[in-house]
Amino acid sequence: MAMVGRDRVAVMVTADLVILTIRSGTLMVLLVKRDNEPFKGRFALPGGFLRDQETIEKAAARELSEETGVRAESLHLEQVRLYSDPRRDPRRPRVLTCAFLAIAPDLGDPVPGTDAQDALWSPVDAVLAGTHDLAFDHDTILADAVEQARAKLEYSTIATAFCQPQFTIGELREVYEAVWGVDVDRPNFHRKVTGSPGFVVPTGSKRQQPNGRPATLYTPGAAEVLSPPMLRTPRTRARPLSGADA
Amino acid sequence: MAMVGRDRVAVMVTADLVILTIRSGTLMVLLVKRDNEPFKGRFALPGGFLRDQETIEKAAARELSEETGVRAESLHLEQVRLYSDPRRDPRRPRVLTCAFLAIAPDLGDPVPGTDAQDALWSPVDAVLAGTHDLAFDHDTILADAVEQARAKLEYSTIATAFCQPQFTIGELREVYEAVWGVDVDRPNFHRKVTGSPGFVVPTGSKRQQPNGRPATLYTPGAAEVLSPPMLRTPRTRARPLSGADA
DNA sequence: GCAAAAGTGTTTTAGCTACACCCATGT
DNA sequence: ACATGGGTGTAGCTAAAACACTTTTGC
Repeated sequence: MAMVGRDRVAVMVTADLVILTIRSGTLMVLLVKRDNEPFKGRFALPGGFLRDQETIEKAAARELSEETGVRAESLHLEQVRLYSDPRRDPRRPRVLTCAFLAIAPDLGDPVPGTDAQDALWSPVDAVLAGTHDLAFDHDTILADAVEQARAKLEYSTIATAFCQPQFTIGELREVYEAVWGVDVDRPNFHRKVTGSPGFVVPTGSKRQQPNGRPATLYTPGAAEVLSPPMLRTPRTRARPLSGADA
Repeated sequence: MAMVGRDRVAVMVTADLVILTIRSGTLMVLLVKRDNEPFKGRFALPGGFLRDQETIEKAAARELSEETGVRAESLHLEQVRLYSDPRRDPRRPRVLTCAFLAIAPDLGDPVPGTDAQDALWSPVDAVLAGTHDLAFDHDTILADAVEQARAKLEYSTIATAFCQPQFTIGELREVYEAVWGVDVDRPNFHRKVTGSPGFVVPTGSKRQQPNGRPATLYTPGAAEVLSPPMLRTPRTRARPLSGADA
């Protein structure tokens, strides 16, 4: 069945999703508890099989809206890479997976899909530390996707994808702090963001926080690249590992 | 045959290679003339099918050494992304392809592989302008891979992968000029490269050019990231489209 | 008034641009 | 001598880092 002839092998392909969000200042990833073999009962990234007449992006978008209940068009979705180790999945024919990075604002508690016993947001730091021992090669995929997200904050404007439709500069700064795990200088960040054309556009209205001066509200701008980039290298003192205790 | 059951489809997977090099100051890509259907007689990127018990990286490395005659370990090879449009290949079962970017020093004239009528280095600018109308979605793949290479020169040290084992700073500068298609200020480039720890390491010997003072020879350094990055944005006057006349 | 978060001003420094200049070699 | 490419010096600018300071709200 798996051999089609000559030196070619027929395979199945899945799209697996690393859906990141920020809840109470901590970078979180959506995990599901598997309800089927293999790895039944273990935590894994949400995902599903490629269907006939469908691109892998379409498959990823379908899974994303199933898992989050939100139209995928409104969320940021991009490929990470293809994972093809023959030992990554015991099933035959072989199953390759194309990993996707999805970035979402806080969506509230998830509802388990059809092929999952459970679905929950977990702190990325804790999962990367190995607390769950994810199914398949999903620990590797998660690490790669998180690194891709961290890198993209530097030279792109996707940080706004973690925010609600309207957000304050302070909330955007908390995105960088949660994803990078560092403190960012508040005054310099404010100038950098408001001074980068097309990063954010003010709505004109303000929002009152529990404390302090009301903050100007912004929406995402048209620019996708951030040049010059936001630097994560400088002497920003690292913060304690967040989320392991949340 | 293509349907395995439920909502899953069995597919074939290929690895297609964008092998870039620089010959006489021009960025070139390796193309093969197809000897089989579909697209028989049309130019395409070299590639081949994924085999049993093999990762897609292994398949790409195998094709790369077949096409270039060089051990793939010595060349830079990285994924671009998975291409999965159901119309990209007329064959059934569906054929998805994982594109790879390979960067090589000037290797001389290629020898056609088993499933190609011909193999040749073509100027990237000319191919991107549509002179060949490549098979499948290979025009898109080429454009994506070239953009990935251009971006990587900014924040990584892979430019050395275009050079011979020993090279001069002038040769490395010609890499940037050929890939980006811009003039780079010679004195500033020299300082930037030699002042970036781990980018290049001097061998101690020098090489005499046809003209001028002998140049110090360097080998690639251990660093892979270049921080701060090399900027391609500044007021570098664009050079005329190269290669269309080569 | 005080706490807290938003937002502005200012000094210093890193790193890049632009371009003048010197060096070492072949013809 | 002079052409050619390698390599250094330097003035000026941009933008970031660091941190002091002012503004606007709730209590």
